[in-house]
Amino acid sequence: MEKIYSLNNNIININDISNFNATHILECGQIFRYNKLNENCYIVFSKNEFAKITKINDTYQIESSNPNYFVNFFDLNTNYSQIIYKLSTHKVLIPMLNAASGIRILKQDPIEMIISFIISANNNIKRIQAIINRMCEKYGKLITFNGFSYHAFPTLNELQQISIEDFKNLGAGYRAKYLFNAIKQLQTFNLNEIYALNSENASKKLQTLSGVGPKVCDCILLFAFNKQDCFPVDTWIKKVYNSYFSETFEDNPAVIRKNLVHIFKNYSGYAQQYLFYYKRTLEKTENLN
DNA sequence: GGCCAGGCGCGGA
DNA sequence: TCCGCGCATGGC
Repeated sequence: MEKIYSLNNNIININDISNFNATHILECGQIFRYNKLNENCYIVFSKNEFAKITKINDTYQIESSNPNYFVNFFDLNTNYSQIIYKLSTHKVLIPMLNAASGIRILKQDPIEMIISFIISANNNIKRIQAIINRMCEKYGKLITFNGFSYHAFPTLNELQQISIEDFKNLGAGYRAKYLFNAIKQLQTFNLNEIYALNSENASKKLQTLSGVGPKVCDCILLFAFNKQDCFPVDTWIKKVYNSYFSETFEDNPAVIRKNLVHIFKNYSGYAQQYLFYYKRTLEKTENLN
């Protein structure tokens, strides 16, 4: 397989964009910290890093002070042609693959994913983004690069300074105590161990954290630990399942997850993102055609 | 104005 | 083990 990118100082050049679409990668719901500057330009934030992504004709430029971080972040060394081929053998996915082509599963920071998805529970994406942004602005380090200033995601030490009242003031609501307790647990939690565990054991360990149940756990495993056999089931996936995968109404997320993982196996994570994004964002406009 | 959102923890059967 | 309930807040 040929590399889809080349490195030149601070810039990653994506010269094959058949499996890279910045809009779909960033807006499909896997990441909460990004800014859209215009149709062709996004700023993406992760941990204490950021990158500017610009579409230029049939290429993308990703500019950052730490390009190697973003080669890994955007999973640029994985062959997505083969993944898309596998997904396309499932006829039900064809409309999603066409409408949302070029999604990649990001490799994000574990702490950032744990905190972000505890906040996500029974919440909507706009509010989740607002809470996380307020948290970063208040508790994350101010970083300046090339005249551009932004706030990093708070480190574990910085998170430890935030009280339950503080989290409530950020708008976290009843999740404030979950966040506070999880951060306390993380002080003595070996996150590196999760990478080596299989998904089932990794899941058991992560779900010992306060505020981390089956769905939040699947998101953390998928977006931070690259566990592709995980299938987060939220209210949108329930709708998807009952529209496309079942004759009778099913409400039990564990049953839905089991059946979908049985279908998509090691490609569950990729299939899930296409289904979630399509149902939540694209389906209505698609049907107008 | 009421329903809903990338659900979880808890108590009771 | 499973089920039903309460929960903060604001988008729409």
